[in-house]
Order: sequence, then structure tokens, then C-alpha cells
Amino acid sequence: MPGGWEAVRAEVMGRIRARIWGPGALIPSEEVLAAEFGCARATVNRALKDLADAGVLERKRKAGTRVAMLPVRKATLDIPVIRAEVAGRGQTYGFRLLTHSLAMPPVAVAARLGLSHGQAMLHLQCLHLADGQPQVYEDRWLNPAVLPDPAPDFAQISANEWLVSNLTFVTGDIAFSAEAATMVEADSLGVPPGAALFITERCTWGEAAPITWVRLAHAPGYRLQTLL
Amino acid sequence: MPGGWEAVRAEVMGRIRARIWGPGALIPSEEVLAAEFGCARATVNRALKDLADAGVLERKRKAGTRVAMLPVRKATLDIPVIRAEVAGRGQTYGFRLLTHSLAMPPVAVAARLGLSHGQAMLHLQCLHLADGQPQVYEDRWLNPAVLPDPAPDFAQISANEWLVSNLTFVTGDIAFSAEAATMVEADSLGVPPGAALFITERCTWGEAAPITWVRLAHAPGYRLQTLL
DNA sequence: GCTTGCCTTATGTCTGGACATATGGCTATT
DNA sequence: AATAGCCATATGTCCAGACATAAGGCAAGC
Repeated sequence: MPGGWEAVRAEVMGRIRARIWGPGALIPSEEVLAAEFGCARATVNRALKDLADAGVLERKRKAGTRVAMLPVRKATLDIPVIRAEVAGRGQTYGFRLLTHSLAMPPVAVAARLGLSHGQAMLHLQCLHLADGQPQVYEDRWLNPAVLPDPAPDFAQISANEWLVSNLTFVTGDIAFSAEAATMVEADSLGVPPGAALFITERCTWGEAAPITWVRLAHAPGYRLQTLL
Repeated sequence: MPGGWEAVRAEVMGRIRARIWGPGALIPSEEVLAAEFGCARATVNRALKDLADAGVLERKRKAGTRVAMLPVRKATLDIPVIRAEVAGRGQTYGFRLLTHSLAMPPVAVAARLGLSHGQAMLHLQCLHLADGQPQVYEDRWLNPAVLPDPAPDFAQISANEWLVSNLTFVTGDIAFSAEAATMVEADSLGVPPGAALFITERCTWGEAAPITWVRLAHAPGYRLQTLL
């Protein structure tokens, strides 16, 4: 039964589907499977690791490999860069800086980034456009300590793009939710106040210091989609 | 410089951060790096593959490995099973079947699943509760062909749970958006009509036949969160 | 009975070697 | 000049063997 690690994965997956190995069941060890499939243990390892990454199997040293009780499906979605997303739809991208100031961040933001709340941050509000139509309203707080001395002109280049191409961030988190449009958002996006908006909220930290907190309010109709 | 493939990954990542290898730059071949780091090529391969999976590198045969121009960050989020999610917060899970009928699906649903629109499907509407409070309004169309002859009693077990533990699905897609609450949703969730709801829409197909289309409307306050 | 520590075992990783496969670029042909 | 075919090369995969590491379970000691 040749075909490489993908064949092994397919065979194992098949047995799980056929309920030869039901949910929670312990499956044979890598060594045994390697002998059965006539391949090296490393090949079985590759296949099982892949299934474990996908959430189908649960592996623990010594305990062995078992079929996940609840097949917690994992989806990988790539965080879109707005310009690329707009360009990908064949529309022309535009961008307008609305406000730009050094101010005290709300406690929630400072706390989230782990900054003392006596620290001023750069506050940017801007609008991303597709073919002239407002697409995303962006509200961003930026740690001034991470910027170079002649600070970039954020009226020319979107803060997001400057950051991704100048600071390779180490860690961060992202959250999605739905919220009613505030007055400002409604006004900027050209929708009635209270309209349902898709919200992306992101925090990123650099090697030592926090970098930025950003909240994106997407115009109605926005869908975040991915394969399972 | 020992330490295994994670050390190699860290070193490579460090050079990218330090802009020794800038965005778009071609980095040395696996063989060269293996010689430099004093390890086997397979170890370098493991490290580079990991960074490629994370979206930091782009690899092509013969062309070599280069630093991604736009570091498209990928986030993996695990699709929650509502019962587990509620239980995980220490709340007691509840579930109410609202309607249950065999009916013609809307064209959009049938088309999405690839069924001829002359085909009747099982239509379920139900409500998921946490400590008695409505959490999620579920609207589901289910292909009756995938059910066993004495169909499960979906008033007792949530369709979602019956499916995940009885049909290991092969493929599917999922989409997230924000929409204003319809009358029915508002009524069921106990929110004003038009409130901003977080919507999850999922399609799943089995080996041969489509299985189900489901739309979940989450009560206000719901956040889908993950690390980058 | 309860705890502590060893011992076995299954997975995780590394090595050094090999072949497979895709593909950019060169070369020879039209 | 345009095109078709070949070749060198970088990645993808595989193998057989080895050691590392975590952790379940058993046994000895308290």
C-alpha cells in the first residue's frame, strides 16, 4: 500500500469514518501501523501529526493516539490586509486619515495592551475605501515608542501597512463580534446609526513593548469566509 | 548551535525581524542553512515548513524560499460546539426545539448545497440556552437522506451534536458576518428587532451527499476570539 | 493505605542518506 | 524572434535507525 504519508492519512481517516476506530478509541501505535502499512514510522508520524493538527486525533506521549471525542474542527483564516482584499476584488483602494492626535487612551485599551494608563498614545481614525465607497472605519491606538524619530506620515501610508512592513510583530490576538454602528461610524460609513456592523478588534505586541490596538468596523455586507 | 528545529526557526525568524533578510528576499537553500547551523537538512526543512505554514515564508521548488512580501498572518480558530462552550463557562446548557418540519428549502440554500431545488429537506429551528438565557438561535436545513431510518429525536439531542458524533463530515465552509436581528430572532433571543447579531453560517458535505446548512444567530455580546 | 521513585512505553525529534518532482533558465530548433 | 525541449537545482518526501522526553503504571518503602 504505497503512496506516502497522504495515503496513510487517508487510510486512517477512512477507518475513523467507517467507525472501525470510533470516537475516543485508542488506535495502534506508530510502530504497529508502520509495520502494517509497510512504511517507515516517520511516515506514519507525519500522517498522524497532520490529523492531530486538524483536530481529528489527540496524541499524548506514552498514552498513545486516540480519536478525538468531539471532532473540534479547526479553521485557519488568514487575516486580510485591507488594501490587498480590495485590490483582489478588482476595485481601486483608497484611504483617508480622519483624525490624528496624541492622547490618553481609554483605560480598557491601555489595560489590554498592558501599558500604564498614564501613558499617552497616538490616536488615529481613518477610513478605507473601495472605488470611493467607504469599506472600513478604523480606530487605532499606537504606542509612540515603537515609531522611528521622524514618524511616518500616516496620511500617506495606512498605519496598518506601515506596521506590517516595518515591524514584524511577534504575538497578538484578534476577536470578531457584531455591534451597532455608533454615530461616528454610521456617519463615516454612510449607514444609519445602529446598523449591524462586523467588528474586528486586534491587539499586537512586539518583542518587548506593546505595539497597537485597533478596531475595524466593516461596512454592511462584509463576510469573513473560510473552508473547514 | 544546537537546540533542534525550533532553534532554527527562531534564528531564521530573528534574521527576518532584524531585516537581514528583508521582505521579498531570497534566503539561502536548505542545504546551505543546514551546513551553517550544523544540522541535517531535514531539520531545516521542518523549521522552514513551519514558517511557511505560518505565512512568514513562501516556498517554491527550484525557485527557493523567500520572505513573504506581506506577512499574511493566519489565525486558526476552532469551531465551537455550543454545548461545550457554554459548559466551559461553567453555565448549564439548555436547548429547545422550536419548529420541526419537512419542507422545501429556499433556493439559496438548495443551490449552496448543490441539491436540486425540487428536493424537500428537514427544517429545524431551535434555541440554545445558557443558565436559561437564550444564547443562540439556530436555523437549520438537513438532508433527510443522511439520517438513519428511525430518525433521531431532535427534540432530545441537538442536531449539531447528533451530526458531529454520528457523521464525520469531510468538507465544508463557514462564514461570519453581522446582521440585524429579524423579528423571529429578536423574539427568540429577547432583544429588540434590528439589534446587531453575530452570524455564523456553515455548510457541510459528506462523502457523497450534502449534509446540512445552518445559520446561527448569536446573542449580543458574543465574541469569537483567537491568538495570532 | 498513601506516597515516592523507577521502568516501560509511545510519541517527538534528529541524522544522513536517498529518490521524486516541479520549475526557472539555458539551449537548440523552427 | 519565438518556441520547444532539456537540465540543473531547490524543495518535497521517504527511509532506517537512534536518542530524548513525557507520562502511565507498578513496586518498594513509609
